[in-house]
Amino acid sequence: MSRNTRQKEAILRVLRKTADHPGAQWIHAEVRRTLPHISLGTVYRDLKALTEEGVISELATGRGSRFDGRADEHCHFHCQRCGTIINLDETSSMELDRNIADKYHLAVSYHQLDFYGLCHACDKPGSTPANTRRGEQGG
Amino acid sequence: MSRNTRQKEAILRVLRKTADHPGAQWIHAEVRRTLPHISLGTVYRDLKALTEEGVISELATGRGSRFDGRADEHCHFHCQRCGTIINLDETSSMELDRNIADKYHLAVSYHQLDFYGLCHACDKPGSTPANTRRGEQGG
DNA sequence: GTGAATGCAAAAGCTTTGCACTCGA
DNA sequence: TCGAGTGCAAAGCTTTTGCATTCAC
Repeated sequence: MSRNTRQKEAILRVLRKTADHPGAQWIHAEVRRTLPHISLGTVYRDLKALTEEGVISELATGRGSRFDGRADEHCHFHCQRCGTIINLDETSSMELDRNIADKYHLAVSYHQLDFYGLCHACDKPGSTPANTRRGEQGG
Repeated sequence: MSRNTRQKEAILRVLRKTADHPGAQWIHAEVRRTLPHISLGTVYRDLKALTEEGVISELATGRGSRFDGRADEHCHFHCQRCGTIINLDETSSMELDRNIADKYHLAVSYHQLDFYGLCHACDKPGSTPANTRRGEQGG
């Protein structure tokens, strides 16, 4: 059974407080403001535990994972330039899973719909150079 | 303008010859059978170039990138147990991009629809627990 | 001939892990 | 109490990069 530790609670609090999808490093830095001795290893362990408990969700990107304080069904938009990930409140139907399962005889448990392009800031003419804030909090 | 080098051609040939979605290391090992001196750095550089040219596509996973010799529109199925990625010949409509673009005023260039679950082999009762990947999302 | 691409190796991320210690239930 | 959870640090992976050399055009 998993315990409720100060570390785990602080990590969840940080993640719930931001609409961004930060990486482990950023979360670590942020949690350190209240728990100065928390280690990066613990952050990784707790993020993994929270994900497995279904409390948060993990987003795979080509360069490491990013985390989302929400675990409910929604889509994401990835900015190809700055790496920001934006929540989209679209619920692609559950029917999809059943369709694929039936057609290919696969045990489908969920799906993920991701959109890629340029975010509002990066779509502007004079925006900053690409990929500067990988794993950082966008904005 | 990009040059046609033996290295790049060999990488593309390897990628087109497999229905799997290998990682850079596997591609490197495979290409070495014809070009024994090709370096891993070159494989990474060429894979990146081919992706940017729109010749192949890159799939983000929690454990680094995997590559697909196809760049046309189709979905993927990820086995949560062994990590296998299977092509699904489903073309989720282009309308989706336009809908999101209109609704959120975002410059959408493409989307990706991924299904997660257990592949045929891993769904069998006596399947080996080898190669288990970390769960990317609770479920 | 010229500069883009390469090979090599070192370095830079990101993530996991072993071990002794701590603290939540 | 006592074992799950933690801190620390080292190791393991994946990916990028600097530089001299090579080779496609």
